[in-house]
Amino acid sequence: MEKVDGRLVRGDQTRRAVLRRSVDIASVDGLEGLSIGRLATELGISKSGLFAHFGSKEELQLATIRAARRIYADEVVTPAFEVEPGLGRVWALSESWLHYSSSRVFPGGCFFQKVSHEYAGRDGAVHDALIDVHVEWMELIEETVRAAVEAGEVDADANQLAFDLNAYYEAANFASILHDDGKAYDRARQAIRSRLESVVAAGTTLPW
Amino acid sequence: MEKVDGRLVRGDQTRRAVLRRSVDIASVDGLEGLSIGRLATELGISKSGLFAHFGSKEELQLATIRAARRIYADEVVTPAFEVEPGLGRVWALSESWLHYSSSRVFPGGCFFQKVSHEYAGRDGAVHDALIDVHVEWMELIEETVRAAVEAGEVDADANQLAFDLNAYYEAANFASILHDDGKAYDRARQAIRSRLESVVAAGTTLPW
DNA sequence: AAACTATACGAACGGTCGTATTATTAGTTT
DNA sequence: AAACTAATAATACGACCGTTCGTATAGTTT
Repeated sequence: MEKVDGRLVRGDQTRRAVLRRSVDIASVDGLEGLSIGRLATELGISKSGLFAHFGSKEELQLATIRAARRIYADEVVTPAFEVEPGLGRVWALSESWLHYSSSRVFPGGCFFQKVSHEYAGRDGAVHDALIDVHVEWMELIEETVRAAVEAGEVDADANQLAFDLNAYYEAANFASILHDDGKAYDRARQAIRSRLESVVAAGTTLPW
Repeated sequence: MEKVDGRLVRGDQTRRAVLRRSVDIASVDGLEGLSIGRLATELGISKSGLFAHFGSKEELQLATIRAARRIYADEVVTPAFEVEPGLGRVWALSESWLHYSSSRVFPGGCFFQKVSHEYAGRDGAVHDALIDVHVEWMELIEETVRAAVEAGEVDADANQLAFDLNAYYEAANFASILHDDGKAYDRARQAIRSRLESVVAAGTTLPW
């Protein structure tokens, strides 16, 4: 399955359609609110036909996480990595994250914030998969900051700065969703700018 | 009902027991994961008897939120307000929040972070009640900061500083739950201290 | 003692959940 | 055109959901 002569077969198209809808639903109602019957109805296909693609609810959830990770990488990481390493990339990463959140790539805001909170206190394969993504993401911020430190543009504890930046991102996403209002993004942008200004090396050109 | 000659009657005792269990369950599994059948089984009472106390699932959820708010006020706000207004109280509020989170007053960490994320993107009475609590909480931080500004101990935009502080609290709670590890509290404490140091007026005694 | 009220119970309702089994359709290969 | 396979659908299942109903018990009031 998957591909024949480079051409997609029916089954794979369905799978993609299912997952695209899954990530959207889960970003609003979580991976539990994501029910197979509801998905099938919304897509106009049969519950059993949909189910056959994944074999279990948990496998659907894991596939949904992988699909969301791909979108996240495309929307947040790729644009930021077009900027050269250094303070500029740190700023670009922050901007692309806030844009990813505010433009509602997922209708419920950041997919991972939603479902990671949902599964934070439980255990199992879904929980573990979400930890992996979170660790990967935090290490990516840390590495981006560290590059700026090594370039001599910033003087800071990379892990601490990564923690702070991520805290601003998430606070903005959460507040904007809860109050259906974009003000929080301005607050976050201000927080990020101040925090970075407190650690830039003298003589470094500011990217904003 | 409620009280007779200052003595609690049966029904109220049951209600309290239910709500004490409800907030614990909801802090881990959310207000949806809070099912009436499960609650009844765990408490060793009948589903219908329990249900009769609230009349609907939504009313149970709202009562659970009110119960959690009372506990939150006792655990976070009351201790901090024993310190006089000013920088000291800002610091005390931060410390009591981190203690509230890390000591697992609710087994799933901060009750409100959990369920507010759960309902952030929906609407209805539960969503509205959670907004009210969130607004109340943010205003409380802002007012606490503003008092420090007016006391001349701090020079900052109160709303911005409140946003930042709250971001650190939530980031610490989330990370500690997801990774089952208390390191994040040290990071948060460091972030709070640095942020406050950046705005203290010269000559002010630091409370840490 | 009788009447009344609060509290709790067991059983059942219609609905939805995830899952399994069996059938049907569509596409490709021979 | 026939045979085969991959994809989808139909149907049914047991478990649990929130909710309703009728009833029994216990406490209070008269």
